[in-house]
Amino acid sequence: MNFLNTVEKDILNKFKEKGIPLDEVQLITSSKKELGDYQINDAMKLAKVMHKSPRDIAEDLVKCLEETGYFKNINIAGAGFINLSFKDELLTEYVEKVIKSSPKDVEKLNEERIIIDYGGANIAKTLHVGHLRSANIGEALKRLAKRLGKEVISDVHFGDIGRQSGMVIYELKERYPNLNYFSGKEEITWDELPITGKDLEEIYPTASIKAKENEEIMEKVREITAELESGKNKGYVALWDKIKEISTKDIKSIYKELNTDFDLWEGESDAYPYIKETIDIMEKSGYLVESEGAKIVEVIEDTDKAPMPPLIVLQSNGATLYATRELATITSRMKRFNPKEIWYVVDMRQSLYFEQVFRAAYKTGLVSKDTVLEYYGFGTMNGTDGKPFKTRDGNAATLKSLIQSVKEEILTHMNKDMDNKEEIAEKITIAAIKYADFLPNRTTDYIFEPSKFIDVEGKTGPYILYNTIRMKSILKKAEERGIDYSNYYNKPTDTEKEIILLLMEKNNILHKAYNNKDLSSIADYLYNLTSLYSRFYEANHILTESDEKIKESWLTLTKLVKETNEELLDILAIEAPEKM
RNA sequence: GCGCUCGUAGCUCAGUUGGAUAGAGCGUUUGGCUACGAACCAAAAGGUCAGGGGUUCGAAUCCCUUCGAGCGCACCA
Repeated sequence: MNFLNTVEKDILNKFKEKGIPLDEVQLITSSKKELGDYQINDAMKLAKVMHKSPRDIAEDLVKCLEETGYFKNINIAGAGFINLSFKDELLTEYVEKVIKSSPKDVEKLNEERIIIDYGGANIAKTLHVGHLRSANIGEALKRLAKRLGKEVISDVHFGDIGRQSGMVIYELKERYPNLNYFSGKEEITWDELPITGKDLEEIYPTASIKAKENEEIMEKVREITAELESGKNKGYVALWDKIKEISTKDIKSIYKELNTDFDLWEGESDAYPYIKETIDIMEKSGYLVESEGAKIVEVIEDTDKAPMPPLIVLQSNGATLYATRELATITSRMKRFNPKEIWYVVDMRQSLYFEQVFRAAYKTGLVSKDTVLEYYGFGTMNGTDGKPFKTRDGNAATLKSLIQSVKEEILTHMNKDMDNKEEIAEKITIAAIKYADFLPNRTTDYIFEPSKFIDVEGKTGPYILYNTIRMKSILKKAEERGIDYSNYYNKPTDTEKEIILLLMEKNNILHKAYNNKDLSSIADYLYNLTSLYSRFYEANHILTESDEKIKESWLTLTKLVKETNEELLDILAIEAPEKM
């Protein structure tokens, strides 16, 4: 069990022994450090229930706290705030114990299986900056959940079929009508495509604009989409497979750069074999009904205060939609993996849609009530005008160009004649981008400014890496000089104490991040720990310290901070190079 | 129109779920490289928490209201 949790449990037991009506005790890090390391604010809350003055209650609580034996300097202040600090020897013991243990002081959850759906790359387009958050948050949530003991399956859930396919095919047909994909016949061999991944960045937006402006074109796109989906037109099917191949290769390489990996590289089209079965189940439930030719599920509930439109499951022409494939994907996942939970890490703008899908899935019995379908939306990346970010030509900036421009900036900070310069620059680049993306809360719409990503000073990825590397460097030098450092003897100084207290908080931070599905607290914690250590580093010259026991203790503490940093960076899918 | 998410320092964002004197980074000003990596450290200035009302021992946080922003609302994804 985690150290702080153990202490809190002991306190609670002591309280219960003395008949104090509390269900939970939380050691809150003090807002007034001069009064103590922690505060307990329950006396004020208890005043009403116990019909006593907060100060009197606080005095009762203090007696209990003294009996636990953990604390020193327990005092009451103000309206009934209790301030307290751990005994020094406890902090020393904590370092001794944690440095030798693995895993390092983390409270585990149950091992239930979770499927996380993130990424959401669209085959018709290259990845743009809007895909960054899904990849970053999803990947980190996956790693966090695993760290806390969950079994996790990740799925990229490609947008690999649908109207965008029709649009791309339409546009290619316009540009290259002589390709044999458009012959209407079933060929033995298909032409090589005259396009690359780069062309896809432009083809879809072009077609999309045309179709929106011209209803005739849109109608053609619908036809193409229907023929592709039904498999009736072999040329379209072959062409789309070819495009998928080109695009997937491109997308995978970018995910790889972002240290983002999936257990399942499946797409919406992989749900096709499950569509019939899904519709059957829904029809049997009696909730799939006809309306204006389409098949819909009414998902409104009595408790709804706002209008809730029905979910359209099949179009009036019989074609499937996004929702159809979503529901079929649920069927597929339940049948193949039977997860306890499915998480969707998708843009906030889809919240209503997912609410509809989930309700329909529960209502028609595609999933049982005790299966958790959860939507974790994230904020939009806006431009400085407050609207979703667009480049000067009106398109979304590609992820590739973002990575490239940040990398160029990073290179200007590096020594010219460095080994593996490119490789190291890439790691720093990814750290800079990811860290900047994690810093705001998951649901915050944040302003996308290239300057935010190219900063290397202050609260940034490069800062965390730089300091982690300094720690590594010291430890390496110590080893080269044959210094052993596995113990911690010190009665901690103020800064050391602060570092140890912060290390104790790690478990809380991980669980908070997990509960909120929000990595910003981890990013924030990483900075706090790193900058605290940096202050310590500047104030103490570790390697030339003459007292051998102090030197060893400092090295041990350095190692513990370094390992904590690496552990958390790994959860955020950020890699630290050996040098920079 | 209805709903969702918001409005915190010049800028970009936090704020431990209702706690004590609201924080960080950048920017600005000032100081520190002859010791382990200065992509670092130390310090200062900077706030009517959009406005107003309410709930209570206590509100940036909860409720009401006004103003403002972004997003979403049946055959797109």
